[in-house]
Amino acid sequence: MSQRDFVSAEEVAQRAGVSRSAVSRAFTPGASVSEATRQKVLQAAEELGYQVNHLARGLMRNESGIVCLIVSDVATPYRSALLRELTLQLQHAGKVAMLINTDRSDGSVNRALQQAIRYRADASVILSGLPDKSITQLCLRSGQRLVLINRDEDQSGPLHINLDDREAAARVVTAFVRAGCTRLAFANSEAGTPSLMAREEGFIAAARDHGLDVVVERHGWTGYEAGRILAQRLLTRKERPDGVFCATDLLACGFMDAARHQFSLSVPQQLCVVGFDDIEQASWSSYRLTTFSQPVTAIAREAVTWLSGSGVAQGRSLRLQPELVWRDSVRGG
Amino acid sequence: MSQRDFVSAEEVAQRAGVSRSAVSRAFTPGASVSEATRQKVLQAAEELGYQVNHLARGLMRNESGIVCLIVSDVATPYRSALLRELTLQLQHAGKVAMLINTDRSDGSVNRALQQAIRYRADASVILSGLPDKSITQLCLRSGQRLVLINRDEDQSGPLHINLDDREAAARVVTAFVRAGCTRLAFANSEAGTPSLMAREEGFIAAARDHGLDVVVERHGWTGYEAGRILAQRLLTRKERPDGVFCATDLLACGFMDAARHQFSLSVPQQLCVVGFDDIEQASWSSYRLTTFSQPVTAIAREAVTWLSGSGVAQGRSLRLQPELVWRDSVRGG
DNA sequence: AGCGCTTTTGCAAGCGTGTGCAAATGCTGC
DNA sequence: GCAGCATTTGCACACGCTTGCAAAAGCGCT
Repeated sequence: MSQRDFVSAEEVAQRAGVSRSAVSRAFTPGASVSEATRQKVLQAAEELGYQVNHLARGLMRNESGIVCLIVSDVATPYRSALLRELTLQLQHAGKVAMLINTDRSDGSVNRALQQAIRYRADASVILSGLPDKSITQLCLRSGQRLVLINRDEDQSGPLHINLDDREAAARVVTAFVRAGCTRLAFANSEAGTPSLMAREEGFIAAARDHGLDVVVERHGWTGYEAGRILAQRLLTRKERPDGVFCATDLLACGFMDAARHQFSLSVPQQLCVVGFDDIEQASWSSYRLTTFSQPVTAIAREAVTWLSGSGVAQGRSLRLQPELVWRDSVRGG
Repeated sequence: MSQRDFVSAEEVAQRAGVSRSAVSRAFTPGASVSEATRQKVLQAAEELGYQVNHLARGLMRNESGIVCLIVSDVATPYRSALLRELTLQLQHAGKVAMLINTDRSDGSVNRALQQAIRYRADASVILSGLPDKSITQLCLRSGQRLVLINRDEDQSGPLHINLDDREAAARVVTAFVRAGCTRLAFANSEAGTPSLMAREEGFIAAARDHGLDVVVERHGWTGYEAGRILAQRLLTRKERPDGVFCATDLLACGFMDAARHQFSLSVPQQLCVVGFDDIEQASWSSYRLTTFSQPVTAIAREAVTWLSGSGVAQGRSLRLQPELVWRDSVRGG
């Protein structure tokens, strides 16, 4: 065990010549302290390098200031962008983010939530996976708030933030039809996330409304390599698709690269592609991908204001609109 | 204030018909409890959904289990990859990551470290920026461990993990010379990070050894857009460079895109490019960038084992070797 | 100076846990 | 049954902080 020795309020009190409670009050906004002693305390604290112990404060106040972010594939562009936004806004709201990385295994999210409980997090935000009902119930019963992003699956306690995936998918069909595409395809991953499935189903439904069929192919976990393989599968069909909606920008990038470099197809002349997420790479001039931008700042804002509100939190369900960003991967933008 | 009510050890004790200390011991590995009561406690805990309060435990044990990761630009590919590795390995070591996002401002890192102290983090890992000496001294004095990654700037207490940037830069020169490049350039950002500057200086020095001059251009913060602008500047010179070392893969991607799409140059025939970091995009078939891979897993491993070791930690300085990944952006790989 | 009032201060209890210490319990061998 | 020992248990204090409560101090007034 290392030699840990942080300076305590006691020492500050001694140096400032006041009681320990005075120190505590000097660091509590709105507490009853005279400006004179407040200054004395602050000065002494400064000299000693005193910082309030938030573990102890959290214990007393029953409010740790910690918010747990539960997420898999942190290194993915979209995830990391959302993460960035969330941490920034949390810090702004006076909270601090605890990051827990989950894998694809089932218990992973559950274990993460238990960790959140152990540290008495004020709230947890779930960006990936879905916890068991029993655990979410435990969280809510304990008074811990829960935010589920893009997880659909309505429960009563938590805040749900979702995008209107079906509506977006329908807009893609319109764009493809307007561009003169006739052979539609949907490139999906096998992850089966609610939001991914909603895009798929919405795309198929809207296509049917236009009297068009959709070829669906699924492979791997949503990433660049999977996109290449999906291109392999879809672009070697007798009836080669000419309008492909990829469930994710990463898939779309892989898809486009394979289409161009391996099948020598030109985008958008011979092949129209639309992605989803508007990751940074989508705007790079090698791709110039038409895609939907996720309102990450809005998502983060909604999440943070809800979870840092006072009083008992009401469960809510929010549905935000992704914005279609026209670039050059679809004809006639 | 919300209604927070977590189940405490007291309640578990009651339900299990034992004393509260027994509960505590049941959750402390190696404590003196009979297997019988241990089972009774675990059962009761399970039923009630009890989780040890780590705030209180941290207070008592003087060891919170929290490790603070201080980082700017989380959404950047390299940073998020390192972050992923760190969080994973921390979790593996039984620690939990607290993520603090800094901006470019000076006090930012200092404030982050103060936050780390407030939560009595066992250690903090600094991936960006450089804290004031007074603050690092405070951390060390308090017994908080410190890891600085790619920050050079040797101090005695912390663990420093650095790459051999100069050596890497020298290898780039060799590669360029072998490829027949004669007009070398270095594309850098204005950030002025030690590691970036080391690459620049190392490149210039090694080029001089080969009797070659280097044109240096710096712009913005290391990112795709900056890379495009650097290309603008460098590729419009009378003596157009034919071998460009970009301080970062992101810069390199922007640089390559501008070179190809805007100046219609072919890589590597007319222009050789090398990057640094080996971000995922470097392997995408639109780039196939020759670059140096940062040993992120090794970095994370070193960091985590050092900071989770017991006893008083010795300051250390580690220098790891980045690996040259040959792809297609340099002739004659 | 003395009164009533407001502001400031210190005391002490409490938050949920770990752990040293002494008492209690269980076990072994006579 | 009892001494001798090892194991288990409960009590009580400590960790560093917040906060209700009552006492103390300050202030304006007569």
